Amino acid sequence: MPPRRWIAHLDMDAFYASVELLRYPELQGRPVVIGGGRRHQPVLLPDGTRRFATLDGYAGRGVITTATYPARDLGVFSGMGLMKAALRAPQAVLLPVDFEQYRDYSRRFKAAVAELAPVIEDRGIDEIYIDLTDQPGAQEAVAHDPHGGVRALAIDLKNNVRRATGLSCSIGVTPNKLLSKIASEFDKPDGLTLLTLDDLAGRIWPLPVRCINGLGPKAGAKLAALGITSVGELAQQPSDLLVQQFGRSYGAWLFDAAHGIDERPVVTHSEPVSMSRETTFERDLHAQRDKPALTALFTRLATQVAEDLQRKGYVGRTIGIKLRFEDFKTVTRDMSLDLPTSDAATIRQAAGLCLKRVDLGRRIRLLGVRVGALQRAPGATAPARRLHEPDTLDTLP
DNA sequence: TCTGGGGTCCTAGGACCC
DNA sequence: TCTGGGGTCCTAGGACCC
Repeated sequence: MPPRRWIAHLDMDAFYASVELLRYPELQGRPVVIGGGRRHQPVLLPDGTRRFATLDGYAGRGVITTATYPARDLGVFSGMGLMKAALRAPQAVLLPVDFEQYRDYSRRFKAAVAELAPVIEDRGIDEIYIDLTDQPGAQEAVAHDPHGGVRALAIDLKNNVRRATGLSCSIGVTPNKLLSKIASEFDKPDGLTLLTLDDLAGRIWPLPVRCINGLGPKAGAKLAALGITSVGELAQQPSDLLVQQFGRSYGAWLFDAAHGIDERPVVTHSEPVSMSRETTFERDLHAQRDKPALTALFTRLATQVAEDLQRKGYVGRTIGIKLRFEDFKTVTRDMSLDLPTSDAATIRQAAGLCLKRVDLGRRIRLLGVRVGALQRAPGATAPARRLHEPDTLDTLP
């Protein structure tokens, strides 16, 4: 019995770093991390070679967004602070983030997939789900391989992505999104893993619970405290116990996930719900002493969100702010307007009212402005692309 | 030597309305 | 003095993801 659906999860391998290696092929095989600000651009020397910054002695608040595989071998990973990474891998090359370029490669790899299989769900800059169920040949068996048809399709996708971008990706193909997301990690980089529900006990149950997309650090720690560390152990728990521990909704979802059950469709179109801009300061700012700087930053953030809304053709009715204090505590305030807007001055004024509702005793490390409850702006042209591409500023594994 | 920026979804209490 | 139930909107916080 072939599975009812064939869903692929395609994940670009070390995406930002791999794009940079296309530009700087001499870094091939070396530990490289992407992150931080503009300050560490490579310098072209008179003899034509380039001089790269290394992590050694890095000072600042940045984090690693992507690390090459040789860098990961040195114990540095996405999300790690650059100063901590510098202690572990001082010799690693440090490159600044170049979103323009990553977005360009993102469009290219998605177009390459769409040429062959059009039912695509965008999951950010470097990964997608693809519904292969109705692709010609997907259900066909090939000699000695009952799933040879869908395997051949996945190989075609990988080849087309490489032809269009020069980059490798990893694909998992299974009956649903949950399992495909896990399977795409199995054989990285340049991997291809095909699983059916028959593989659940053998391939999925031995894995740690944290491999389940949607089961984060909090739920993972709570399960660990209950003595549950593997997906198999999670699958042994009665549904009642999980519901009692995690609530009706999340508990039932945990139970299904552990049993490989996931009926979510591949969603080919979505509308944005909110847009925001935020910034972490180089040093923590004081509400009174640094008032001029804070005011100017606040206005800039409001203006940037307004420009983002206008460029993409949206207006929003809920204006909000976000502050993070020196102790990393985060607060938000928002308010709803009578009419949706994308006007910078209106957003700035409403955000200012929100700010008045916050106790500004502690020093501030982050400030953000958000517009939610979005609608398409009246008279805005239809979106150019079928896929809504979120302006994801980063990708963590 | 702490921890970026941009998102989505869920929960929960209170207001307000029928 | 006491006693409803349901629905929606608003706001704040938090978990989680890329």
